[in-house]
Amino acid sequence: MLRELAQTVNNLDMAHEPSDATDYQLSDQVGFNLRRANQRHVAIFMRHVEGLTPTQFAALARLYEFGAISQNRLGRLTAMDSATIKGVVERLRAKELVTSRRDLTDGRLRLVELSALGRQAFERAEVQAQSARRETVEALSVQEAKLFEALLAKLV
Amino acid sequence: MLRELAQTVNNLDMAHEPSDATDYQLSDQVGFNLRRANQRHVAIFMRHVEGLTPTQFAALARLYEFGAISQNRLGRLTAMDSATIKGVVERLRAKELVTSRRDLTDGRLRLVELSALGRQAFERAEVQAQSARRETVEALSVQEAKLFEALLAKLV
DNA sequence: ACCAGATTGTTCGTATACAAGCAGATATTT
DNA sequence: AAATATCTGCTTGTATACGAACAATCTGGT
Repeated sequence: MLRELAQTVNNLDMAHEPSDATDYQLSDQVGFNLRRANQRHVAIFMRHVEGLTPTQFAALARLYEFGAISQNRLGRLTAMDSATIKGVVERLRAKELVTSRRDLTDGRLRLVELSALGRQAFERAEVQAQSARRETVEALSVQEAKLFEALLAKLV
Repeated sequence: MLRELAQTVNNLDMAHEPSDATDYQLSDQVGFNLRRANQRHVAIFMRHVEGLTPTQFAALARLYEFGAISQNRLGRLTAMDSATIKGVVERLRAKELVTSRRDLTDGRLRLVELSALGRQAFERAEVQAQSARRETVEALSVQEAKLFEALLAKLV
């Protein structure tokens, strides 16, 4: 019984209570919450958008926008370093959503481009991503959400 | 020459320009920027706090606050699942910042606790983490930073 | 034409992060 | 006491993420 209570308390450790003073000063608040907010958004995104991670979606979005671009440039446009974008492109290729080939004029470049399937996948995912976005900020009013996004944009 | 210009443009792809309309609608803005803000904060944190990652620091902070607690509970307090916290504790143990032992009254539990070294490490890191926090929000005014943190807290 | 420097993409090592499945221990219910 | 449910920690597999080192390629300037 007392045990039960203790375990209930345990499960509430990270819950949404008005945070009391104790756990305030001790963890680096902004960074910690940025990490948690990101975790939460990824989870929401994965529930809404099937078959694509947020980073994979971002890559598709950039390719949809820019057409055929080099792998490294795609990485810069999606905020991934060359090691990370390589893996992402690899997995998108495995799903046949993108193709990649050597650039003829610059032998260093590996041009990445959406496939027809990839284009469809992005167009479908875009709608779902929007609803994920809405759920992510649902705790905020429209005004607050706008403000938050503006401040967030100043941070990055 | 034209090439040079193109490469300069490349390097500015992800830079802080007033974002033009094109790259706006196409990537899931909140999620994308949450991810970038988190990336940026981790990088800043690692520059300021030597020898500890943000998650490792968070674990030390909770142990400093709560004393000896089970590994799973530590995970909940730091927003990490059991697979993740296991690795973090493992690495903290390798650095001899924490110890871990079986709980005598509950055979399932693995009690984790700060070592003397870990206590020192945390106290030193806490100051550095504060300066990392300041750098993370330095683009915002004090008012804006407060507001941002409040909105962020509502999100998580 | 050549060379010093920069860029691209790859690989390796380390560190989160989470889903799913597992075994062992404990708690609750009957 | 037995059956059921829950909890804890572990393992495996997949996916970011980044630093560092590397070879191939290209650029700018001489």
